[in-house]
Amino acid sequence: MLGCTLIHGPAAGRIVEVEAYLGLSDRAAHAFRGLTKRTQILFGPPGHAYVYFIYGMHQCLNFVTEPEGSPGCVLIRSLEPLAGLETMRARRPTARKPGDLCSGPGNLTRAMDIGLSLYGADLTVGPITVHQPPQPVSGHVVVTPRIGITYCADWPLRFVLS
DNA sequence: CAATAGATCATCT
DNA sequence: GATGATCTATTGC
Repeated sequence: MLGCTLIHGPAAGRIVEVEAYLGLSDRAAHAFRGLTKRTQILFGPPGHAYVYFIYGMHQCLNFVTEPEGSPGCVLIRSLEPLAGLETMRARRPTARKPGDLCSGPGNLTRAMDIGLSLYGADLTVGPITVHQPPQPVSGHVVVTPRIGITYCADWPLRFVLS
């Protein structure tokens, strides 16, 4: 997962920070409350995008990771911009350096132009796609507690590529 | 530089 | 009607 390349149109980035949400056993996960209109995609087959709107102004991108019936997902928290830097800058006037373009769940969705219209998109087909790195990442993964949530915040489910 | 408040709406109770 | 997997600008040292 970490190190994978995310591509949407002219913009692309390397996934360097993610958080896992375990579904039914994880009180912090949206799927914890069961199947609803918003979480239904989480209960489907893996490899699909789960996009949700939060705080009235931000959207977050997740990948469904668990088999059908098991609502696990991974929140993409941060990317390292690889392509389409100009496009990203145009979308994010407040970012001062490249590292700021895609740092944070809400920021990367704006830089990559990912919105609710991509809810349920198949990541193997597009318009957003994910590609494995040439060689697996190793030795640079840091595990930390999760961020920004109310319950189970101290579960070590945040993974950062250094 | 650290801490805090405000923006703003889809979804759930 | 309340809440939230956030970001930014502003205020206070």
